Amino acid sequence: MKIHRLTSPLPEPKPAPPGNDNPCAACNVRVLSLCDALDEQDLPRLAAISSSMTVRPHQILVAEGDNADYLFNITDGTVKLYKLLPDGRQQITGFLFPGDFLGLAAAGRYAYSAEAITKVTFCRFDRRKLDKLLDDFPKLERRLLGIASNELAEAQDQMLLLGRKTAREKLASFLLMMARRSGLPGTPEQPLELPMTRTEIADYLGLTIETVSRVLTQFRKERLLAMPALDRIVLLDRPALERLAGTV
Amino acid sequence: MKIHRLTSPLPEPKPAPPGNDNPCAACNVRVLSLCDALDEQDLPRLAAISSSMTVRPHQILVAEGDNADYLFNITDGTVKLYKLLPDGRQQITGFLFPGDFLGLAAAGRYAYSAEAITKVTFCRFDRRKLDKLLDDFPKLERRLLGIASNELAEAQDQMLLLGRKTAREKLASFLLMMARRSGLPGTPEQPLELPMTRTEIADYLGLTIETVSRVLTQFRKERLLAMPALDRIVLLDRPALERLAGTV
DNA sequence: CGTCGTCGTTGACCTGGATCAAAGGCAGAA
DNA sequence: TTCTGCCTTTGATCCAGGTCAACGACGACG
Repeated sequence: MKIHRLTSPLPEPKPAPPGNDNPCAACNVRVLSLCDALDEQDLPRLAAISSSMTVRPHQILVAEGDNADYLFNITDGTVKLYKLLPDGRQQITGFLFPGDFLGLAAAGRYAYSAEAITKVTFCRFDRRKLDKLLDDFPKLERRLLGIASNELAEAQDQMLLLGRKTAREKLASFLLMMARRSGLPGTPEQPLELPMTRTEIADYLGLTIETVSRVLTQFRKERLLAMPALDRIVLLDRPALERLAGTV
Repeated sequence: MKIHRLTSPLPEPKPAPPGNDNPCAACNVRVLSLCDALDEQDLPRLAAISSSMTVRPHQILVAEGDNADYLFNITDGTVKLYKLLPDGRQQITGFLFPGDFLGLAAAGRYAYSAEAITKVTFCRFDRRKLDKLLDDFPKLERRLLGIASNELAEAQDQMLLLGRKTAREKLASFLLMMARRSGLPGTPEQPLELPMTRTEIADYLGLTIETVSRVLTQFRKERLLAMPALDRIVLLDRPALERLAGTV
């Protein structure tokens, strides 16, 4: 049982480059980001309390139990959210992709840890300053509520997966989720790209790496998918995978 | 694999009794309810768009995929939230107790079904009317965000449980959760009361009823707990159970 | 006060996925 | 170039928890 490696503390953020009123320009790629909850003319207010940063793989963005001082918008890369048991068993509760949001917390503390899987660029907001903005821009708060509701719905899907699906069903659901979230269709021209390792897939699905590997080779033998590379997947028979996943 | 029984549609709500400005008086029992997010003088506005109702066991409050037209505050009884796979496998994603809230939804639709386990009394709000109130009372919206953040944290705990805990650890976590949520300490004088059946416990923990039953008898033989009745549990060795649960 | 249906318990057995072990592939370091 | 370390795959074996089956307790209902 591997305890996760420690990493260095977060580097101090660089100030947003001058002349760039919205360092979070990339946020607009997905519907869930904070930036597009505001009108164009109000964006500078948001930009003023945010700073853009880039970190390397394995960098920890937030640790379970930390004071929830910051909110994050991921603009590039992939992040994993996870919880640990005292003996090191790990459950990944979600992956974040560009445009996704991080930082909702109950009782002022993060309930999970977040670690960069790839090189990650994000936009960080000071929570206390944001709280003041919330008073001025109720739209922002409504957006946060929408984000939370979405995350809740995904969490419930994941509970169904973890509690009641078989290994094959879990993998099928995972691949379809990745296709949906990453925007890659999984055709031979645009295969799915998996930024995470088998260990991380296993920790997300409540399985072991061996089972993940075995099911993937099963799928390959059954012509449900092809793997031009370890981290590239072509969904050959999407309908069959969708049937397996059970409409989630 | 049992497909869940159909139940009759919800009865039409009775109007709140005259002279009772706040039919949701019981809401104040827990910190998460809607009512106590408002000042005393604003409560009538909230009461005006709500109605109190009581339903029998097995009554369905909301069904997965329904238009999310209502929000609910549970004032008495126990409700289960669940999701189904096409073949009838069920995952219970949570239980609601008095003071708990129901109705957050993404994309205007409920992502889960909710069914009364016991006789249940609740207070129902019209979502569209509530949306108008939200503009006037930002406090309400902040409360909703707080509720959502809390639910999210609980969902993540549950993912850790479902994905990575053993049957014994799951049962220990469940019993401690029930003690915390119900406010019953689990002493011989005030034993834990379980309103749900073994099937429902199993569907919550991702187990079978047989395993739930076996682990409970194990615990009894190990003097970790006593069962003065099928649905009453005395936690004899809380520290041992907490160790098993893994500090959640 | 039997009969029926539901719920919980227990035993016997089975199996999906975990565990243990070995080996190949690949990237970065020397 | 070889070496070293990590990741992945594959095979052999094991076991926690599932499945199947029988039975007892209890409440509702005639």
